Amino acid sequence: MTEAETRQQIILAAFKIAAEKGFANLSMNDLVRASGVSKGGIYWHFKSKDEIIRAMFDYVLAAQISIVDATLSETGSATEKLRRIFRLAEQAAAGQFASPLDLYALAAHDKTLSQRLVGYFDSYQQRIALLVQQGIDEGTFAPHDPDLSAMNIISLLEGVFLVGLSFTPMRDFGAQVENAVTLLLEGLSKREL
Amino acid sequence: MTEAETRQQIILAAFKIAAEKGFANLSMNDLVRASGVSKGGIYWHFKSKDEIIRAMFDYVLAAQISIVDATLSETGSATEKLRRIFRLAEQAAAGQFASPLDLYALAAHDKTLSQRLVGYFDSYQQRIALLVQQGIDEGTFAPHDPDLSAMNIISLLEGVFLVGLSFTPMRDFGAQVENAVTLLLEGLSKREL
DNA sequence: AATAACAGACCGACCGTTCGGTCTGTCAAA
DNA sequence: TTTGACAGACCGAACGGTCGGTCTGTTATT
Repeated sequence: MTEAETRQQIILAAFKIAAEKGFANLSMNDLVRASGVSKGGIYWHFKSKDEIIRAMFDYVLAAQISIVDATLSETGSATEKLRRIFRLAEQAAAGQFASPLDLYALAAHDKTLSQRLVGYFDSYQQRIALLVQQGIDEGTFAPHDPDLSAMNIISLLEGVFLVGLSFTPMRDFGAQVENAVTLLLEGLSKREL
Repeated sequence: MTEAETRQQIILAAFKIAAEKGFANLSMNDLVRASGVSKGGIYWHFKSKDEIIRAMFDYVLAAQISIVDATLSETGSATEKLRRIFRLAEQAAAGQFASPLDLYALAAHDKTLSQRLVGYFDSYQQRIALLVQQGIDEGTFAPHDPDLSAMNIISLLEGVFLVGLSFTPMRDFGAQVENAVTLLLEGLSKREL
């Protein structure tokens, strides 16, 4: 086992526990059981529990940004790309990881984590703003401030998943996502005069 | 001090701690210090920490619903009411309480809490759906499914605060809220043909 | 005297962290 | 080819501290 492999093994086990019991209830003893690595081994690779949390944080944020980047670099209209981003996030929500909600809650009371989160939202906003600008250039979006609009898009996206994941009945989460993105596109669109 | 007063005193102190350190780090010993009530006293009024959390949960959700109810019962167009709800929530976010974010995160891994949350979102959705129906009846909103639209409105509202509270720079949170509600109203509005 | 409403010392369980020791593999000297 | 020195990776018992919760004692009211 190389250094990187063991680290990844520990991190992945940590995500598994966090998905079940929440980040707040992630204990080192549980992590020992779930990862198959001993206490000492874990502390050989990470100098504290906080460092593990930070590593998980970075892992999730980087993954999210790279998903967005991949979508943006594809060909297609701004409208199509926006729909794609919402649908991808939908898949991610159904995936193995705990909701980002837990991470945000953690960051709310931790300075170093919230700094990372700010950096994340910054680059997220920049990327979506470019997309909005593309839509404006294509003539499909009304010429609103791309930065403000980008924040609204991100807010809606995050909100849909926050509510969707909390509101368990969720007869049809997919339909809700589609409806949200359609509402969004209506709001962004240029009106025929 | 009556029973109800002491209970409230404990709950309010708990909110104060939660706002500073998060719900996950709310300890009974801290609560003793902050509330001015001893361990024995607290456990006289609440049979466990979980019961305190549950009481806080209900407190926040009931407060939110009553704010929405008050706004809905006022006179005015659906458009005006929607703007008002967003602005009220903005004030609440600047208030003394911790972000609901923490509560949602807690509920995500606690069955009894998530049940309460589902009930909350249910009545929230019903109320907003009525508002959407009002807008449709007034002829300002396009005739979309009021229930789905209501969920989208709630999602955007929650998302705006989630992102707004996490994304600390927040040059101008008020402007962001205004922009969000405007985008929303554009999306909901009936198109001129 | 009886009881409601506390106060605060105290409890065992569990927390994150440390630390002495072990195991495996590498590599140079014999 | 064997041997011995060494290093990195890992183990798990143990530690101090904190956790939620309990217990006995006290006070004020009835």
